[in-house]
Amino acid sequence: MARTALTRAEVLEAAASLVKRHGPAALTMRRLAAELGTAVTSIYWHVGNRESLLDALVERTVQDMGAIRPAGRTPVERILSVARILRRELRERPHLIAMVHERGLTERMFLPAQQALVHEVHAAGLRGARAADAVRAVQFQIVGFLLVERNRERSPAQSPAESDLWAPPAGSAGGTPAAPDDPELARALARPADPERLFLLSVRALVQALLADGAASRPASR
Amino acid sequence: MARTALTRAEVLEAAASLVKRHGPAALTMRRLAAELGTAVTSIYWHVGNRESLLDALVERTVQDMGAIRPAGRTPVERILSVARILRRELRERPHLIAMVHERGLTERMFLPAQQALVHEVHAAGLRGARAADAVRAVQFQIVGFLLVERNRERSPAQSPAESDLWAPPAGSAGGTPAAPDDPELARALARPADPERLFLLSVRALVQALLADGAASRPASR
DNA sequence: ACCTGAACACCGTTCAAGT
DNA sequence: ACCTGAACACCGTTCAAGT
Repeated sequence: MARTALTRAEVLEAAASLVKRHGPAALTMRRLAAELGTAVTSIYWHVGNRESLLDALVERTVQDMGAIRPAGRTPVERILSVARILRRELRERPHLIAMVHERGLTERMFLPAQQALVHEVHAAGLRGARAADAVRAVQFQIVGFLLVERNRERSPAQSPAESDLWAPPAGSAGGTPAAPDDPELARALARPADPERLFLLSVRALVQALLADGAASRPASR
Repeated sequence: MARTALTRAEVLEAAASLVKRHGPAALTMRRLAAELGTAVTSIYWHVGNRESLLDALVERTVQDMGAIRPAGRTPVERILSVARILRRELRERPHLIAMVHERGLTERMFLPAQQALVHEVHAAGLRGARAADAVRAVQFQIVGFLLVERNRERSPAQSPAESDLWAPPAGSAGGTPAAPDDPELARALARPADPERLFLLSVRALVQALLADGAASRPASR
């Protein structure tokens, strides 16, 4: 028997906490009921079923991420700040973000960021369909990178890891890896990547290319 | 009773087929046993448990994707061909790819592509740590884009969709969307994206930026 | 309006027993 | 070496019944 009356908000809170503490797999209706000190079936009265519960949880996460306030003096700088903010917020909620992704709502979660990107791309001088392409390209790049990064963190031990592939063979002239004659490159690939650096480097390169393209195409002809 | 003796390969084949036909959720040990006409427990003898079965399935998928043969006359063209090949192969196996991702093996699946990328980046004149950065940036971009694209396809109906956000408001001067005064941009964002076009456009922009950076940095100083 | 326990149909996995 | 059924501990969900 629950001391105070059970509320929908209380259920969502407990569910979110369960996911945060023990991962998405731990969120079962029965464990949740035990956590709340109620019968399993009470939960059904408040949230319908497990599917709806997950939907509500995801919706909460999306709301939590809030609006984006870009910072910086140039459009490129401000777009980079948007990327950095998104990365930080995502990394604070790894489990919930995974759930958002599994439910196919990743795009929806990034709509506020899209608004910010539109503003910056416009400020950089891009217009029309070309501006829309730039916005979407950057958006896909940011979201995609974060998904890959999270995926990579979750499984640190991979059968043939990069480090195996690119580590120098036993003999100096050895050779399964199709590495060209560039030991420094091989060494760099054998080292673990620095995701933050790679992230900013990638976004900056893409943004610069897209904005330069647009600017160049305005004065000159097609 | 199975007519012929049950083999591990047979189990994997049936499991893959089940996933392909009815999605990952349909792959339960009991359904698989029914499909094969054996007792559930026989499967355990051949593959250990469900976890190992999934591992083996993922391994199979990774092997199936095979080596990458780039085509084209310039490094940029050849890198784009790698991207196109990866996209096509991934889209042929949507369910299995989702499983690969969930198990954190996306990176591993793209190792053959990494080898091809290293070759092309080298051919374009990049060396050392800078070449490694370029390889990883392109790799993350391709993989990330494909994950986002798949995610987007899986849930076509999103609460506030892009089309809602950017559609022209009722009155001509209306206004919740923070869209700058660029109706063509708004219209472009309200239309569904063309993923193939966006994919190639993005990869091309990033690759050109990365390769130009490298080339420019060789003759000039730091 | 809210909560309950019993019951149903499903899981993955273990184990002792068969051949 | 390979296969089996029975059993265990878990699921999500429904439903009739309580207050």
